[in-house]
Amino acid sequence: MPREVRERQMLDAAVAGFARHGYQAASMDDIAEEAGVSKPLVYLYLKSKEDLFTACIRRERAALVAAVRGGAGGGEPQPADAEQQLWRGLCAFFAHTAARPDGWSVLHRADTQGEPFAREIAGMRAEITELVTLLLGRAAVDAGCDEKFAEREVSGLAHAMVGAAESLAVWANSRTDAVPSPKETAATLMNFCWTGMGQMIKGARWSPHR
Amino acid sequence: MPREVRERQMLDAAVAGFARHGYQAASMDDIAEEAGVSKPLVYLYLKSKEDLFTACIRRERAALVAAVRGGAGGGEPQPADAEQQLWRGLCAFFAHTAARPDGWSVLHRADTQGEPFAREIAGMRAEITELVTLLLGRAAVDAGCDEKFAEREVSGLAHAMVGAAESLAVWANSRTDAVPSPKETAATLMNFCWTGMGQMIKGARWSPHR
Amino acid sequence: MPREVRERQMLDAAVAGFARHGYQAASMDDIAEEAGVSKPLVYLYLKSKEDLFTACIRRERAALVAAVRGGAGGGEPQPADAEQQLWRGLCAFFAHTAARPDGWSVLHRADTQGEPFAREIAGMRAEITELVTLLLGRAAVDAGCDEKFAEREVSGLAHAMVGAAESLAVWANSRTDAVPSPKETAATLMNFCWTGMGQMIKGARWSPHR
Amino acid sequence: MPREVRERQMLDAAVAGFARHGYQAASMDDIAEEAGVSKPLVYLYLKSKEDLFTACIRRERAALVAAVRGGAGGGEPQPADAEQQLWRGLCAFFAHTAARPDGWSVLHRADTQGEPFAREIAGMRAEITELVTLLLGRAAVDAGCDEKFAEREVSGLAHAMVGAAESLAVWANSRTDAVPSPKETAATLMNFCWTGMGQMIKGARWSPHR
DNA sequence: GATGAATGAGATTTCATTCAT
DNA sequence: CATGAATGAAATCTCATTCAT
Repeated sequence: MPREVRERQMLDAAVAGFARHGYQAASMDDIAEEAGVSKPLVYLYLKSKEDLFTACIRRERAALVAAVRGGAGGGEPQPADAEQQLWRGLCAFFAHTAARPDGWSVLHRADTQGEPFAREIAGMRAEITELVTLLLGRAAVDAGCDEKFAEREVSGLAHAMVGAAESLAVWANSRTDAVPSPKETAATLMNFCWTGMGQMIKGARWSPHR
Repeated sequence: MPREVRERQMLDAAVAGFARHGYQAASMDDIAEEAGVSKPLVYLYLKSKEDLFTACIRRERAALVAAVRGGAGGGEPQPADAEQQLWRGLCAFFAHTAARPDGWSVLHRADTQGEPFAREIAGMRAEITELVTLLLGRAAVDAGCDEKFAEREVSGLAHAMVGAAESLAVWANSRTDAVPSPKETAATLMNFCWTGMGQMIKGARWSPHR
Repeated sequence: MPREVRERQMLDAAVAGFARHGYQAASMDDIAEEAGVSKPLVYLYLKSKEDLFTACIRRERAALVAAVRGGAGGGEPQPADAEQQLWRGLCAFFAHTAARPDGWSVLHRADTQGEPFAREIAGMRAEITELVTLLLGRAAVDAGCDEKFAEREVSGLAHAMVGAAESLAVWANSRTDAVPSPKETAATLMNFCWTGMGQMIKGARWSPHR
Repeated sequence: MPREVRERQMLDAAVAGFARHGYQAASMDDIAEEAGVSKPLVYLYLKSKEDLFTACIRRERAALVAAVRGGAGGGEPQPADAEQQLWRGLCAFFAHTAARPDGWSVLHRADTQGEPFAREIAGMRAEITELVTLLLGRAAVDAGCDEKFAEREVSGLAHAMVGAAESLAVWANSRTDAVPSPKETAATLMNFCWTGMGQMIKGARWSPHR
């Protein structure tokens, strides 16, 4: 059996294990058994538990980012405006996290598992935030507004948006009854924030004093 | 030294340890040492690692919920409307999470540490969501709108809002440069979502087709 | 409260605890709690766990030996012959072990708990064996037989008898249905061995070759 | 080194350790060291201390029962009557307990080490008691006696006999001077009880009044 | 006389990791 | 290429025992 296939089997088993039990609680024994190979082989191919987890994160991160990028940038016909791109990106995000719950769980949990992994997740977030920032900029142009958001504001908004999306993904995945469709979830988020963003693009700011 | 004092010392040390390393990676040895006591005493007072972590969660949860409730409901003069209450609640939330970063980290991490702990966090989220839901309802009335949100929509919105707030709190805490003040962070979130909520209260809904 | 009373309470609690859980598994915490006193007091009065267990053994040993001696030697009218004495001694033995099951359990278990305790039990067995040997000697005389058992034979017989009695005591105590009365148990043992002894006194010996 | 060999080494070391110190006082560290392996290997093969002790009991129990059964049932020429079978069984019993003192010690001690183990010993005793009961029944027939013992009487007698044998085995093993041969010990027991049994088979019963 | 507070030492058990074949 | 066999290190937890008051 070629190495690539074996390696994918191991990663599949590892993703499943880490998703179910978390990084620390998942044992290399169980992962090797689930992959149908012996433990030394796992070590031969993937060096250590930390490297194995990192490989899982990288694979799932790449898959998720590709899905979101594909959703936002592709499609037929080519999306006309930034709003549509954001909408499609969100749909792709929720569709992907729903289709690969274990992968999403690994990414979600990796955030709280200490330094080497949190950095990887931070990188992923930066990728997505960059994409969102780009779209917001284009949306401002679309709205005939040449006044750009201050960097600082955009950063905060993007984090809020990504945070909200993450929360909704977990929440949607964990529902046992009436699981909402990815589009429904995406619409909830658009309802929640798009109008506010539109107002900000126009230069309006919320202020506590009235 | 009286029991209560010792117990607080232990909880302080445990919160610090769990915040830094997570539940599994934090060792009872280290916690005991940081608390300045011997391990058996920790076990005598707090029964087990699981119970110790639960005690940490409960204490920090209670403190956080009290802070938010106090922020939203109190103040002089009594806040006139729901918008102000939400604003003050958010300020209190970000102020608290900034003032007690370890406590917040424990709560944030507990969510991904398996069954007994996730339930506790779910309970906390439910408490806060309930409060937010109440405020949104009153905001709708304030806006002269007798049409209530559908239950399902509110649930999604509240989750998105809480998720966004959580993300922002982590993000604000993790910045090393130019840490935003709690009020700035709260303003970011209000900007992000309040206008959209206002539109929804008026019955408007975002839709992908234009 | 006078020291003697306190000390008896402790011994009572200890006997109960050791009987239920064995020497190692019984904890000083539990014993102190059951006795209704604090742990340091137990240590003040009884020095250590080993000493406490030894004290339990000594007390129960003394009570059991006194009961057997009293049964064999006393009564009204004074028993006429050794057979009657043996019979009464056995009755007293089984009555005592049935009346104080915890005490008997402590003695029975002490035999398998390592050096310092096994010696104490060996001492008790020696006391009882001596008594039995005496009675057998008198029985031989009663039977008009001046030929004495060889020392070696008596030692073996006495051990067999005591072993059989111990086994029967445990067995009788552990029955949940149809608990036999002490007299029934004693009669079983007399049936079992007295005739054989009688034959031996007369000089007969069993031999494998017919 | 193949698994089976290692496993036997471990059981040997465990039997020795448990025999010397008892179940609780024997430590897994010491057992592993005596077996010449590391602790994790012991756990890998034998799961837990409880399982290890149980495995020891089972092995020694099987060996002892096989020895007794073989002694009672085999031999050349085929033993003619029940008396000879009992005699040979006893010889085999005392020979086995003398040849494997540690194994016998483990079995003897297991009886007082709490529920899961006591049950195992009870099972062993039941096996042997059943065998003895069978032989007694056949002995009654051999003696031309069609009157059977009452169930209850037999049960008591068998317990007394097994108890006596156990005691004698311990006693014989613990002698430092003049260790009696298995046959001598067996003869002691036959002398002690066989005549009495013979009388009972004939219907005679001992009674306290005369 | 009596105890609340505290601990040193050691128990069982698990896990990531590596040879020898 | 692949694995059965093996372990160093460390985790959680318990217990007999002692001060300071």
